Amino acid sequence: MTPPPRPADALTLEVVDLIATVVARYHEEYEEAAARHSLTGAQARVLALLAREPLPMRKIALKLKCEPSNITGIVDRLEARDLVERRPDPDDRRVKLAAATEEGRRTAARLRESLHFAREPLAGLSETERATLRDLLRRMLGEQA
Amino acid sequence: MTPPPRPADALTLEVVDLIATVVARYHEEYEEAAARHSLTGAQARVLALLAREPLPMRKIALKLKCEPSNITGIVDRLEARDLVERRPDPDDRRVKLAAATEEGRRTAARLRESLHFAREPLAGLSETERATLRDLLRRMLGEQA
DNA sequence: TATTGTTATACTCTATAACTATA
DNA sequence: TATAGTTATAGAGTATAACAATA
Repeated sequence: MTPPPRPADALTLEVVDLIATVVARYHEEYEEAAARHSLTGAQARVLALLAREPLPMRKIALKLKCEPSNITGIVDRLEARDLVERRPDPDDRRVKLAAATEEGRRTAARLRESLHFAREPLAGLSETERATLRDLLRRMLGEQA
Repeated sequence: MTPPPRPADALTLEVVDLIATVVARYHEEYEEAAARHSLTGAQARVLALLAREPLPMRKIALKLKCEPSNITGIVDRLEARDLVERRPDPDDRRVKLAAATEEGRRTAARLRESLHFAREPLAGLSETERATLRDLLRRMLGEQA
């Protein structure tokens, strides 16, 4: 199950460290952006998801990798602010589809636009460099899929 | 304060998306690794910090970017498991230095080793490619510092 | 007076288990 | 009987405000 430990060279460790920094910065900015809209990180993630398409409660839990029971409360709070609504699923009466309201979609859009991280610093790289970065990240991620 | 919105090209958005994926994967794995040692993410981060050097409670809060009052509970729980201890600061009797115990340092080391993310997938890149990735990430991060 | 750590409080997120209404 | 969503519960993280000890 666990891959065998492998001695990492200095270069690899440096890249791992840089990635850890990117992760920390990204998270900070995401939480701050959510807070500017009086949303928690979890609420912002659910809203961003529902702004794309309505989803059954259970699927939201799968995407967020948490227990379905947690989604109830998060959607409750978004619904109380009219950012999200629950609809019946015509095909299965057990299912409730959570969907972003018009206002919810507007909030999600503003939130997305306020996420400058990675976009601003990326502007300092040339197009060729951005393409190189894209290819390297793709290969990094692709091998795990 | 807020930088002016800038229309992002498709390439930039793709890179931003890849970075978001990296962030999600990294976080997942970090939480899982912490859970394998019966630690929460926050506890693991504090322990990793203290495994390097003892720190005043207040400095831990600064590094984690949270309120100092929260650190009390996190260190309490680490201390209850003998992974961390509180020591007086000889120079300022108001200050308490939190320090990892021998067992705490061992746990932190095992935790660090179990973080395969970014290390394993990086193995698929050549040394030249890893160096290129390092330089691009450095430039991305450096411009914000 | 200001600072350090703590306590008290309230809210949110999280997992677990039990419940309901459907299928 | 299995599944979707919910409720109840308990533990943990978080911010805010107020406090004691020390500077």
